[in-house]
Amino acid sequence: MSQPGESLRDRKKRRTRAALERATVRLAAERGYDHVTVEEIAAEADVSVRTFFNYFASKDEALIGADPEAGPRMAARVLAAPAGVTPFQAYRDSVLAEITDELNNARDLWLLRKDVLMQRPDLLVRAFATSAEHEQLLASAVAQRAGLPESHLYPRLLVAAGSAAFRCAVTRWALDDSVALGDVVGDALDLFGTGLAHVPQHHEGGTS
Amino acid sequence: MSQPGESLRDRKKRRTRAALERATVRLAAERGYDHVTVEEIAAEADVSVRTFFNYFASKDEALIGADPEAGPRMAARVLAAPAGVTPFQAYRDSVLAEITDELNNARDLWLLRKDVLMQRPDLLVRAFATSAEHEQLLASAVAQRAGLPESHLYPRLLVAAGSAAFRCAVTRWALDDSVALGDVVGDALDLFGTGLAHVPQHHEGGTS
DNA sequence: TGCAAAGTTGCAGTCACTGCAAAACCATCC
DNA sequence: GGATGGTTTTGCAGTGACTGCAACTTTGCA
Repeated sequence: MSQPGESLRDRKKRRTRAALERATVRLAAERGYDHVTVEEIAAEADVSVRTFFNYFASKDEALIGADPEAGPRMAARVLAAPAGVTPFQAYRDSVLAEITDELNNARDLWLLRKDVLMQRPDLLVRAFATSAEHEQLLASAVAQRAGLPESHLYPRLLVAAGSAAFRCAVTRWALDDSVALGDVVGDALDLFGTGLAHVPQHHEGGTS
Repeated sequence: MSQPGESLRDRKKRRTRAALERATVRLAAERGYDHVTVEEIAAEADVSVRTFFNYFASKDEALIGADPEAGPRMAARVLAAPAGVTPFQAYRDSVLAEITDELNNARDLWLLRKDVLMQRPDLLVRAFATSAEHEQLLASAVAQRAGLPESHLYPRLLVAAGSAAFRCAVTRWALDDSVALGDVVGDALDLFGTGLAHVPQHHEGGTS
């Protein structure tokens, strides 16, 4: 988990960031998102309030704790995909890779977040708003890959579909987590891939 | 514009609401969203700050000014569509109907909003977060229409696609408003309908 | 005209978030 | 080991969004 060329300083930063994220999620799950103040979160993470805001631009952001590198990383993956792969496939793969990583590193946090998001589904949407610039970045990568101008609808739409897929998958998963979150996201992206024009078959006990 | 059975009270309410919305958009477009305080908006609309918050739950909400009836209205339209129509078609039609109405009533406001949203694209996302419960309502309607259980992914995904389509269409339209916003939303929904798996043809000067 | 319901307002308070400047801290080089 | 310089942490003071409450005003209706 600790990188090779990482200085003490870097390690400390990573640890406080993680502590703040963890404190936010834990407290919010425990007593409800808006019955927790930033002051309490900071205290729990043993750090000043001002420091909290050095790490996260808002309380919302700390709850989701999205890795700031995730956007660029996905964009890079989209561009690095082998030549024969369609833009859709490349994007789909990079989303799923990111999510699998995330769940492997912090499955326990997501289980807590689930409780919070069930009470306040709007928080997930708002958290995504924060990363509006990252959407732009990703859309550019898709556009480049697809050979379309930046102004074209398709890249933006594909990226937005990714967000939507994730969002819907989480709420679906929150209702019944007998399926892996990653699989639900995959299903959702597939639906977007093949089109929503007709209603998918519904098997008892199945997901799509 | 004024309803038949509308009392003086109701008319006044509609007028203050409209005034607040208008003031918010006008001032935000003029000098930037976060250089405008709620106090100034209230003053512009000739009303107290407290009253502002009786009408809108947040400054964000006032900027978009989504009609609180819109969600229920669309849900009703989805359920009322003729029997032969697919859920997708029914939903698509109800979204487009709503948007056409909105643009007919307040095209000028949308032109101003465009300027604000170009500076701060996150605001549109956040505004949609407010209407998370309405999404739920719409999703139920779609589920019912499609004969799927509430827990199924499809209805949620279709509704989320609607939001995404609108969001992307606005940003696309903000770049170049030589096409009607309604048409762009239509194009976006069609892309979702037929599927994103393959890249659409790109005609010079065309949209999709 | 008078009463009840609905809408408006001011006020006091909480809390998220920001800029700034001092203090504590870590890395580096002598 | 100690001086030096860049980074991070912190306190503090301030702004502004938002809420609950208790008067007060306006509208609907008998």
